[in-house]
Amino acid sequence: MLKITRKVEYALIALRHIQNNSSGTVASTKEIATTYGIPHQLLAKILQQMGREGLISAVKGPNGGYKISANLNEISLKDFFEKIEGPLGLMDCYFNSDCNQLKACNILTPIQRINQNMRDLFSKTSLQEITQ
Amino acid sequence: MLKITRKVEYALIALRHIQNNSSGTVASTKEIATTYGIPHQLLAKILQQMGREGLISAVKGPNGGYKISANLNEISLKDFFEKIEGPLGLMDCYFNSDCNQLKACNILTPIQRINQNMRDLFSKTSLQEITQ
DNA sequence: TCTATATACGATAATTTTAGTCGTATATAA
DNA sequence: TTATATACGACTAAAATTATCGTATATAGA
Repeated sequence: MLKITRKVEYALIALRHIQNNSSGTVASTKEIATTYGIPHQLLAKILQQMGREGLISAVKGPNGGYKISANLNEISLKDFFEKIEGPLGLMDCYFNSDCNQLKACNILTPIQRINQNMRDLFSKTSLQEITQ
Repeated sequence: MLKITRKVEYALIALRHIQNNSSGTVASTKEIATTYGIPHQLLAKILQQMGREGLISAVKGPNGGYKISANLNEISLKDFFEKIEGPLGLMDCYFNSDCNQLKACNILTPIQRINQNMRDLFSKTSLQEITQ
């Protein structure tokens, strides 16, 4: 409960690795996968997604790989989580209101408050604070 | 990702219902289950667990049910979550260090910091703030 | 004392989510 | 032309969550 997924974990590890790479060169999927023991194909898909989200950009072909293409200081952890995993909330009812199972939920209001606190926490933390 | 489980959700709903019950009487599993559309047997197990944890106490037999037996003001949401779902952390490596898959995790330190922030958030919120 | 109703609880099944793999296409440096 | 790298949809496997089953025990009330 209240865990980040491996997908996000791998994404963060990769971002940090790419950022710390010696300047001028790019970091390949293979290099990152073998360094941290991450399944290659899985990491590839995650890097591709981060590419589509504008966080990194790819160089194709031999000696190819990825480099950072966004200012990680301007992106909050909340935005990053939502780019990678979609809407962020303690309960689905935060963004999906078709909760007919619980006819008369008696904890909606207080949960929304806690939820907002959690979103605020991740909003005030930048990606850079993890990758620097 | 970063969701609470239904188990915790049901537990909170039940706690609030029991607390708001007219004084002198107890609230039964059946009453709570039908009110909120929660599977009866599942709720029963959750209430039993909360009983074992000392949060509520049971009255057996016809007209039986549960009443609050702890001071919910003195119990943090973090402690409650851990009573119901076990150790609370963004990643397993927070409390389980046999992470040999990621040989050289490069985000451990920053993740631990974020993790502590999240634990602090739930530590400074009391159960009473949700059930009152 | 008998019966209906309620909690107690381990075992198991179903479902959903997460994690990982496969196959194929495209780009490019050497 | 070949080896190596990204791109990506479809699929499979594994793990976690959610729910059910069966049986035992307690007790209020007829």
